[in-house]
Amino acid sequence: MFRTHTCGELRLADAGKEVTLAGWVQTIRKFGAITFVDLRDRYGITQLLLGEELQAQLDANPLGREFVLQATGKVSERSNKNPAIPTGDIEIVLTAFTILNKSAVPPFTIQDDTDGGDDLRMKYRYLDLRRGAVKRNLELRYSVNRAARNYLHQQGFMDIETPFLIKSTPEGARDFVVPSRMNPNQFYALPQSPQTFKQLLMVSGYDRYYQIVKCFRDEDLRADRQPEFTQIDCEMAFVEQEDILNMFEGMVKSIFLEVKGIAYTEKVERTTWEEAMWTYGNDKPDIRFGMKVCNLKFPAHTYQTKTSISSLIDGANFQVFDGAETVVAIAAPGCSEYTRKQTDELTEWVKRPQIGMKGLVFIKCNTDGTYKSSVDKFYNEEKLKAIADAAGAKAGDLVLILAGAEERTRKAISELRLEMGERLGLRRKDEFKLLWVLDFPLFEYDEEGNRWVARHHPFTSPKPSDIPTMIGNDPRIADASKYLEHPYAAIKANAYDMVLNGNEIGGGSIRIFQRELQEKMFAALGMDKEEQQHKFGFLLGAFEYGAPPHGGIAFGFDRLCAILGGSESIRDFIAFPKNNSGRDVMLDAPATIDQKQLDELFLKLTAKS
RNA sequence: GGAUCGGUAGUUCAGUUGGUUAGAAUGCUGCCCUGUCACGGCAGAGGUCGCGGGUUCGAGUCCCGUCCGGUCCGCCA
Repeated sequence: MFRTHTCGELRLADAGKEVTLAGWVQTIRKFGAITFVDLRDRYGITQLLLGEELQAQLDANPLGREFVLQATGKVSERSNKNPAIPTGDIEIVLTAFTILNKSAVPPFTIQDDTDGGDDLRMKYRYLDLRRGAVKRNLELRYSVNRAARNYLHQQGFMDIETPFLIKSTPEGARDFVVPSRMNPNQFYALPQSPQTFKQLLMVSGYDRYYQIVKCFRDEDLRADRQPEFTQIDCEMAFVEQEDILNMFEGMVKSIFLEVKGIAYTEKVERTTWEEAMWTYGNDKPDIRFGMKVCNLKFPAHTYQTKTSISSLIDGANFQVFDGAETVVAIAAPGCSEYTRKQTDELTEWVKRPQIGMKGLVFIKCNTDGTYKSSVDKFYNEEKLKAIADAAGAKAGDLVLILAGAEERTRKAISELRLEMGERLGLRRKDEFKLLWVLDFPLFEYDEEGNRWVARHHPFTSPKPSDIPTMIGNDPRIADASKYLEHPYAAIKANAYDMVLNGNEIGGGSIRIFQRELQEKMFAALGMDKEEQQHKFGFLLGAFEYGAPPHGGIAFGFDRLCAILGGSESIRDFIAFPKNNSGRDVMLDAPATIDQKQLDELFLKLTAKS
């Protein structure tokens, strides 16, 4: 037997027991005739005491960091206890040890706060995974996985695997493709999601399906985006939107309870896409804090239900506001005392290329009731007060105003709001706030192709009230500059996103389940009958054989884990992640393949231009 | 596809307007140490300053190119 116990389980109550442990040497501390060794395994660290009688063996077989050790001895109470670790009351007074394997000196320290940089850690990921910090992330991932499975199982969902080698249907993201040896010059694609399969399963009657499944997208990466990632993929038949929202906010609450011990009892807040854009400039707002956007000026056709308050800023002959499509403001609480240096720094911040604004207007709402702004030339104190009041500013607040083109300015005010929230400590890592965003537009206009693209995906159903608009209108856009006036621009989808602390963690929709509407959808996206048949004939065919009403949702599993773990990056929650360029630096993949392999696949390489 | 920051000891980093022999911490090696747990003390080894070219009397430092990595924009149905 290699070991009787793990390195994490022995306590004072075990004192006197003869035990054998096995693990890795974390540290060695030598004091003349006695030597302390911290032995580490997955479960913890236990201190070993090697006395004088083992000195000769130790001299003959010196230990080093990360050596694999088997150690036998007696559990003893320590004279100096270490309250920092669970096994800190005891140590093992060794009678024998065996070096099971030596180790080279690791290139970085195997500690929670390692000295290794990201690149090095990825290259030696098998060493990085020994660190407690990464191990706890993978443990959290596993507990999220279990919590989701437990909940879905209890709710009668069935885990059904779907194929990884499928057909390329480049509708949204680029597909990863796999050449077929047995079918020369033909390619499989790896799934971007099991979307069509889960819909077919609904047609087949498996009315509650789920899968925690790898998906693949050949797009550029970010800190929170990997080319292969995991989704909690779910689908239900005989449901409407309300059923799905309830079912899956239940799942997320269940995960909170099991993984974080948080009882999220209140109803998850809901907002529409339009309201989110209006109030936060963002379709995945962080609602842990307020600082809501004040829309001083906006394009009427975009927010037809809203009333203009541009009279507050109009007529002052201030070109920046007068010439702007959109003028938006937020009130940063308690920032009226910002110095010139601080406001200049904020201005530089919004002028960075990622934000791309030309400048930033301030109104300081002083605690003595006076108002001071960077636009005093154009607005008197009374007008400044009116603007500040509209922005919800109180005495002591700083109003920040951006002006420019609608899309860019709205995005910028959203970024600025998040940045100010961050700086003011309003985005607490231990606070979790969920939000459903509903009623997304069904279509988005693609300027390059001058055509409609599906905002979610082409299987998303329109709101029932919008179906006549969709059926009754020609999707073609006569004048590209006036695409917003096309009836399709106003069609809302039966789609929903779940947002957690400003991150989209899940999204789904009620699907189209009638062939006729699905064909109309494909046609709206510019697919003729032939192309529809070629790409999605199987689905259209299935819809002819009694497809039930259905809908579903998919959660970004890696991202959910990262947020629950309080991290921005999903890489530390994936055992073997890829780097920014999609490379596995440990394997050094992707890599070239032999000519023989190429020949078998009938592939011929050309030089990169 | 684009922007931007970085690449100096095993590792994490510093390195002044371009100027003598490129430093610190940590790790590593050796010696000392019987109660440490970030042990301590003493000594030591360790560098093609990513790579190529240029400017200069002289380049880690300036310029051009290139490779690698981080972040972001585009992209991500």
